[in-house]
Amino acid sequence: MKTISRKEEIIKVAATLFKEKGYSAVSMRDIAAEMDIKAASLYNHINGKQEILAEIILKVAKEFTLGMENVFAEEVDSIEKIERVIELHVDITVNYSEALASLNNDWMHLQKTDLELFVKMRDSYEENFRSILKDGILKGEIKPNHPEVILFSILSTLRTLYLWNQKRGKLDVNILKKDMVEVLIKGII
Amino acid sequence: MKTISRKEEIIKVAATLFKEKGYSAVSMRDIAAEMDIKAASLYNHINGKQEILAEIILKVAKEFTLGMENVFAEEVDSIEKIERVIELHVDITVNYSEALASLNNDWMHLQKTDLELFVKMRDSYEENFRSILKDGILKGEIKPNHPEVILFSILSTLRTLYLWNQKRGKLDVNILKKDMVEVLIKGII
DNA sequence: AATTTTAACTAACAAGCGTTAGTTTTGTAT
DNA sequence: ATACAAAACTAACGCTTGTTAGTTAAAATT
Repeated sequence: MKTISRKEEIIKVAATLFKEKGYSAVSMRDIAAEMDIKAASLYNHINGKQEILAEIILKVAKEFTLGMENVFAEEVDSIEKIERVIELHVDITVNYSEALASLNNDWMHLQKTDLELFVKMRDSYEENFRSILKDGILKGEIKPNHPEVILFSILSTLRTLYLWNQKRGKLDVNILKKDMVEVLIKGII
Repeated sequence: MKTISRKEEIIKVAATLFKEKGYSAVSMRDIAAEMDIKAASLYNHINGKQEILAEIILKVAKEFTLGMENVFAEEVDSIEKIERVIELHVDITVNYSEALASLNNDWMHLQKTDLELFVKMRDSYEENFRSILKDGILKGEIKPNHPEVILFSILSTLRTLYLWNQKRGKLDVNILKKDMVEVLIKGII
């Protein structure tokens, strides 16, 4: 039975507010009000607003980076790897749906050190993905379009999944994975 | 020979800053500094910060909504309509690349009246797109996946195009259109 | 040359910001 | 009951925010 600490509670509330209005438009007083306490009381649990943002973003960023490294190392063909990446995104989206808004839209407000770490992880993630695609094209498993166009197309869809998953009533995860694989890989024709 | 008014200049500078840091993180003093004037001087040309945001977003939103209505009315099959939609997005992205960041990320900071107008236009746009897809499935031109999944997948990619178009050195517009059509409609296999 | 318009300026406002210091309440363990 | 720690509180700080008022310099029009 995992009890959620006060700090984790603050981060969760903050993530929800950040998702609605963005990091810069949410004040410490907003977060406190949502928890029915005063802004100053937040500082018993966290060191500042920046720390909240960093915790939200870096936790999920690490999941993506590590998950991609695992997929990359698997000994399956490129199409199957792409399927695993899609599944990775669906899983993370379901489990951290609030955090993904900050990761997508507010990463540039991280302070220097955290920002550098984030960019490094993001680049590593994209480079692994690019590698999978290039390899697939080389082996004839993927049609020889510009890998950059394919990368961008798939990644855009996966990154925006969090926006869409709330709109549709909780669709079954496995069906969602299957549909995404179908549409992204085989096209719509 | 179209000369750009001072007001248009402010809006253009603001759009660039909004793209980098988001509406809420950009101050009137930031915008003024970028133009080498004082913040108070901005008010000789515009009524306030909100007005700048509304001008940036609504102008592009209207282009999308009208463009989609035109495509919808064309007498071609569904696949060709989707191709036209993709071309519409590429064209608007090339012409208004700064504004698209605000449209995607800061629309919720519009004031009530403008917000309602925006949401109405966005809903109309999506409903037309959905119609095209459902019609295509009905006529057997599109594989019978959930139309909502297809809609979301294509739209995510098109909406994020502005982020990617700057990263890649100015790729030829027609090649970009062709690649997008290929990948989004026919898939990668 | 005189007048009007445009667009900049300085100075200031009230409100809100993140954060700190010091204090009081609350709950737990002795 | 007493002592201690956790977590709330009030009050305030220096700074930034969007915006207004009043003024001045330059440019355009008469």
